[in-house]
Amino acid sequence: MTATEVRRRQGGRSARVRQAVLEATLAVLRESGPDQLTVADVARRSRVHETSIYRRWGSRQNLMLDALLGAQDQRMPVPNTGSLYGDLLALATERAEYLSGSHGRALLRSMVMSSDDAVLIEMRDDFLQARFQSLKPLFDRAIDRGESLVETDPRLLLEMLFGPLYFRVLISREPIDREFLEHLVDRVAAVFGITGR
Amino acid sequence: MTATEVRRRQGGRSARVRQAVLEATLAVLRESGPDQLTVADVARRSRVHETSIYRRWGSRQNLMLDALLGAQDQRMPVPNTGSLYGDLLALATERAEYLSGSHGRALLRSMVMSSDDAVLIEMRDDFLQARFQSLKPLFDRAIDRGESLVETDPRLLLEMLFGPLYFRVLISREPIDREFLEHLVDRVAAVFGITGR
DNA sequence: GCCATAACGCAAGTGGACTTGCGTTAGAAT
DNA sequence: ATTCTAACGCAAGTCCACTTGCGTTATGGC
Repeated sequence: MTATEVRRRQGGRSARVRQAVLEATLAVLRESGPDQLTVADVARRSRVHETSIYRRWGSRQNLMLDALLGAQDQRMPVPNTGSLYGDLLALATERAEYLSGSHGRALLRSMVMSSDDAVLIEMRDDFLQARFQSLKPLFDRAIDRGESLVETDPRLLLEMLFGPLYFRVLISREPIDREFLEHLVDRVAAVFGITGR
Repeated sequence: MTATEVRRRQGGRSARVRQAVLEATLAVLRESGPDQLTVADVARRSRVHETSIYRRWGSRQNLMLDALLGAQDQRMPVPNTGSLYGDLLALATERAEYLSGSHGRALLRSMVMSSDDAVLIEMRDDFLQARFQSLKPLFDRAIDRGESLVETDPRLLLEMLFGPLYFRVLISREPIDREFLEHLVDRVAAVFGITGR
């Protein structure tokens, strides 16, 4: 057995502190916005010392990322419109709306700017993994209905669907209108042989 | 005529200062990397006062963005492989490689984090516009060869091609391998009715 | 050449992210 | 119940992005 075996603690005070800080972070985020959020604010509000916050999260960006990812876990709408085309359009529409909002923009910027140490990498990966996983039923239902003709790689499909949305929000900052969404979904659906528009 | 009409100066000292600062920025960027770059470093190296830099560029991020966009203007390879499919694959491959490198990652993060005041918006828009414009010949040649069957919206096509790359580099941080690139280009080409793989 | 002023230099300061060292508290294992 | 120590509290300090006020320089228009 290795000489040093760090036994981390997860319950009790640790958990309370964690929850208090994340709640405070979201509150400050709502009231002041992502650019105005200071770690001192969060510390005051959560009654947890600033030092403790830095020791656990390492940076302001990482803290915001953790809080925003946690908040995301709640509201994860999986559309069910009766057709895969409809589902994809609904999904893209909802995502575009969320990502364009201040909450979404804050999350994206946090994901982009967060460091790439092991903990953060795992956090991001878990989140995306869960995201993709939660959309699996959507494809299963389509297969049951016999809608998808081409062998479909859901992962690639979703990357082709979401990629352009992220591009617009993050890079070109063009607004995403309904016309663009429909064209995009049309093309994506077509390439994966999805019938039943 | 309006009361206040600001006559900006573009030549002489202004231009020299601008060039000196941007060169210094790139130099520091090469030597220290984007995270280690401080405005004080750039000021020392360019022999331009820190205050002047802030007055002109407003923020560290904006400065880096300007420098990196300028550096991009030089090396803009427009592939010509003889087929649109080949061109797109070459293009995606080159972009993926560049974006994954430290230089590219710095540019992306700068674009994401840069403020959205009028000057910056215009800077980004001009850059992207020029980018898309420079790729137009690629489609013209394809049309001449009779390769593209579907009415092709080059803008949408490029967004569908680049979007997933940006997604991987910025969000999921998955490496982009050759297999992914080929699948992606396959799909994009297919949906736009591009023949002649 | 002269003048108005845009752009720069300089000094001084503010605010906030992040660190360090040390003492204290409270889960968890025995 | 006792002990060990991870996690927290606290004070103090560093670093750097960014600002402000004021004097100085050097363009560009006349």
